[in-house]
Amino acid sequence: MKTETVNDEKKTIKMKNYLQHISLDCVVFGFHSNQLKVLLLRMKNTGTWALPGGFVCEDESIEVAANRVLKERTGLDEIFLHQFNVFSDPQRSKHNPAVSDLILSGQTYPEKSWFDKRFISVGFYALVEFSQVEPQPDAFSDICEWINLENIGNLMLDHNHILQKALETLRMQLTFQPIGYNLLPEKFTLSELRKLYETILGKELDRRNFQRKILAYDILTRLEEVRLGVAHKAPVLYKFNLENYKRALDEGLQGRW
Amino acid sequence: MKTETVNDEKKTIKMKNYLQHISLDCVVFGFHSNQLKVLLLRMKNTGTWALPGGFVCEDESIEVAANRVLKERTGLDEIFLHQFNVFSDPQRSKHNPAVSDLILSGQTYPEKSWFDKRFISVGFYALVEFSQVEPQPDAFSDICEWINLENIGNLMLDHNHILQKALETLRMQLTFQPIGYNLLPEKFTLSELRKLYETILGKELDRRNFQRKILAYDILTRLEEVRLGVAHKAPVLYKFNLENYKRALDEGLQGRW
DNA sequence: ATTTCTTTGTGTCAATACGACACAATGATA
DNA sequence: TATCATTGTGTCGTATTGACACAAAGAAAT
Repeated sequence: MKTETVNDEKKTIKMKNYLQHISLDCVVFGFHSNQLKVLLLRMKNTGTWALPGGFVCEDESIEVAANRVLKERTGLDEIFLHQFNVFSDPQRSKHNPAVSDLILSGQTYPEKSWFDKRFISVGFYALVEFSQVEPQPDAFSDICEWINLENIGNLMLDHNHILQKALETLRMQLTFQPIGYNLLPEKFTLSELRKLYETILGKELDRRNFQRKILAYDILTRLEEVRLGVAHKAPVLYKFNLENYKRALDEGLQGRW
Repeated sequence: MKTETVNDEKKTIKMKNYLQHISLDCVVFGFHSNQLKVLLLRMKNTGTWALPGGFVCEDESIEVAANRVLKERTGLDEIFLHQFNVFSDPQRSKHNPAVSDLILSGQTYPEKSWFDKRFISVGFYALVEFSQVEPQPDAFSDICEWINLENIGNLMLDHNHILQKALETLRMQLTFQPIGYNLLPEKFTLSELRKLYETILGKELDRRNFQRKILAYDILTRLEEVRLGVAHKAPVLYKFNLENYKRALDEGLQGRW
């Protein structure tokens, strides 16, 4: 197992097993109480919040490395995970304190120089079911938790920029691919799905038109079951029709020439 | 100037100025005689065809590096250039002969070991105006030329895979962004634009419906000029309305929720 | 010079999709 | 038992789309 414990005496060797100059950062989106949340880490020494990230082992593809990182931070395997951009501004480590200062400040580890290298980072975004995640800090952070999108302040390095790009990508994806399977529990109401769309897009949608359009995609299965215990009329529950959902992922939803 | 001449005695030093493990590959699309073409290099020692590519200097972003590479191969600056995917399969250099064998075979350069490293490659696709390109081979190739998409055979390493992904991205981009400004000459007919779309999408489009739809986007300016000298009725020439074109690039064309 | 031919420019029409909005049904709450 | 907010369903006018018709025009054939 590849832990990154700072006090691990074998770490120097392990650092050498990572590819130099290359890192990855993950924007993990979750949805809970009608709010879009992002999984963040608070760095031990500076208190700065940061995106979960990591490095690439010599025998890993970058996708495998991202899955490993997310498994460590969320406990989840087989996450919906897409690379969306490479961040390679030579100054990206220099707008803010260098990584080595942030994560190793006041300490003199042999790998300080390793962290001082310039890193080109591959950005991934992940969609996960909020309730299934068990946030785990890494060796350099003391807290790992969900932060509401609107409450996110200054992040480490260029992580605000990375987050912004991830959101743009997610919004674009929304216009030609179905979304929700990885963000909602198995059973959900159309209002919950609509609020997910509204939250990602940052604007309100007409309830009735949304219903008509999303049903027309034929990616939902209506259940013989309603959600009880909520105020007012009990809404019907739906689940995704996986077969059609995946077909829609492949074929796209609209805008064909 | 950063040449890569094999016989350049300063090259060993220059190689050290590149970031290790990181490369980039460009899929350069051009359009001529109603055919989509890709700029390819023929490697000197093996005769294998390959995508133009290069490495990243210590002070460059990957975008700047890609622009530099394309400037060297095409003579063009300010090219439409988008990164679309990172290729990082640890085996990507091993399905085919290693890079060092391909480009340095039979020779013993000190940098052979450098090429034997594992590379993670960032894929870019570029759209350029065919007639403005002056293809230039690099230090490791003897030919640089346009190859019709349908005539492209086995490429070096995983370059076929990279090309395939670039095409998919291009096709997807077509559904929500205008295209053509970087691929057609300044003045063009609607038929030429339509054939560009048909070529990229690999299917025929209804001439009249295409015309109606593309004109509705309001990204074209009709000129008081026709193309003479072609068979049959002289078609009206159009050019792109840059202001509206760029707005459409930003806002997207359709499929909004 | 005249006719032919093929492509272009414009338009029609029905089917479908979309945005804005109305109203009855229903389950929790008062 | 009445109230109330939310849900399920539907309407209507407009815009968009796909399939197709036809006349105009310039090159090519005669």
